[in-house]
Amino acid sequence: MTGVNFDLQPFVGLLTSRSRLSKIEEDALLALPTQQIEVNRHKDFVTPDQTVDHVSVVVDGVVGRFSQMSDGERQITALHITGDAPDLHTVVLHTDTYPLQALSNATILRVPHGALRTIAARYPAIAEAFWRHCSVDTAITAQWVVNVTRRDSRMRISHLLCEMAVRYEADGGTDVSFPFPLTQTQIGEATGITSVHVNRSVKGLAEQGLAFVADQVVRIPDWDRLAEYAEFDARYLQAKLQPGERLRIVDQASAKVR
Amino acid sequence: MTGVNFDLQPFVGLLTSRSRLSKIEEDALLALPTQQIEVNRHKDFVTPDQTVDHVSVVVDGVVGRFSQMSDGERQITALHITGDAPDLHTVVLHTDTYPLQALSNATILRVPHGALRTIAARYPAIAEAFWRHCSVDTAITAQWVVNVTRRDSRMRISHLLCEMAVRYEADGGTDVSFPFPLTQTQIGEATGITSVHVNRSVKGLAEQGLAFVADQVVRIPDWDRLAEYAEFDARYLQAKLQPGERLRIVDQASAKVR
DNA sequence: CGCATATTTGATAGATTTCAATTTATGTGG
DNA sequence: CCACATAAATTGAAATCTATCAAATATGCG
Repeated sequence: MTGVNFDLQPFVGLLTSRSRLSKIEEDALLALPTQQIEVNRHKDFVTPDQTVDHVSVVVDGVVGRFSQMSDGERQITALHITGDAPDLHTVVLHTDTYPLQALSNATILRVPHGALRTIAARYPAIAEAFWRHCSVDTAITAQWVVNVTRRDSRMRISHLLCEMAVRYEADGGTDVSFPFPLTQTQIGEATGITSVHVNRSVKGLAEQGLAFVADQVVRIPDWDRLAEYAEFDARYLQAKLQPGERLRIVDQASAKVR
Repeated sequence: MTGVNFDLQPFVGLLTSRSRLSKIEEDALLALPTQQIEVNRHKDFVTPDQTVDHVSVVVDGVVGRFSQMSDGERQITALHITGDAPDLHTVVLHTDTYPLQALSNATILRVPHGALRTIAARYPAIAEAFWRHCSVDTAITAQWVVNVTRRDSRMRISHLLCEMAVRYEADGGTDVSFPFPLTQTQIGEATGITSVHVNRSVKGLAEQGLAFVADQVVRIPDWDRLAEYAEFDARYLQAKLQPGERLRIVDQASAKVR
């Protein structure tokens, strides 16, 4: 990826997949000032307690947001891929920062809080789109709570794979495939199981022909079968919305006060 | 509580504890149309798949937001007390609804989506406050992921108790006490352990003198001791902010475009 | 080639679940 | 205010999943 210059298009694309924005608003987002950062695999590029003054937008690679225990154990609380803004919430909660780690080599665009606040104040529909983006984040996190409490190890991993497949827009049909650079230790950090047990569970999923996780890639022979096994229901991800389903509340209701 | 008429003051108070709102904006919030509902303990008052057209604001009692598994098992993904709006996110994600259950007898004020969208469109600082409220919700949910994966049963319960103590503004010092109407089965549904094991863990916490959970009330003899045991760090809850720490981004940055 | 990281395997220990019953509260109608 | 039905809390024993400990084998990279 060296030498390539990225813009915010992936981020804007993700926002507009769920929110209705005008051309002017899209252009304003694309004109935001950015600082491009290349991050090597396994590198922490945001550390806790440092008060950040910018948001990190992932434009290439995979990033993990995590919490750290006193004994050094890590729990990954979210995965982020191209287009995601793992800490967009810091625009309104500047003290609530989480460490971010690159799980593959990654490219990040840093966008200053100041510029984001300005654009959110000037274009209410953009503030709304940011709010919606954060709300989907909550829905995903709530599903993780369910995942790690109510499913055994194989189902946990399967559910995680289903989530990522949908977010990569790779779900459905046969021979689904998408990048998945997590080590088995990191899969354990995301699903709450030890790396030893991840190893056995991954092997078990392969034996069952449900999913193959290796070489930083996931292959799913039969999507429906894995989704059923994992009890996966994609609705919470708000993916594949039709244009008519994309909300824009800021002017839809501005007239009537009731 | 029969016969008592509630208003949205608890909700407004929670919003203004983290967001800076003008008197006009506060009054606009208090003038929102509401429908008061009394809900008996253990009753589901929002069920999944029903497209809701209103937000539920808790003004009395305790409410649980949960997900249901195919085998009927429930996972509680959040607890909500007076002032909380468990499904405020449905203002921007109308399809992302979760079942809500009263964990004690509770009083709910229903606020129509239409009115909330109107007020959010008219007062950007209110939209911002809503966004912030949802973002704190995410922070809490992310902590739950950590709680249920990285702590043993006693610590999980302890951490949950610490969270609720802070939200009740009852934390600190000795002999902390606050309402906690969950059955042991529901504590298990919140922390990912069986009711049998909750029973033993609760007893264990009592033996250690760390916390006493009984008769729908929690008593904590020594706050610092329990917080240390649970590895609890309250910062993520954004409680007890000084007035100067409460953000208002919508006009703070509206001038400079940079 | 050789160190560091990642994956794999085996054996054992432990925490938690499951299953089954019993006891103890709580609430309601007569 | 008691009797009954129901819900909640409690206890015991056995079964499981997962963690832990320890080591061997791959893999990647300078």
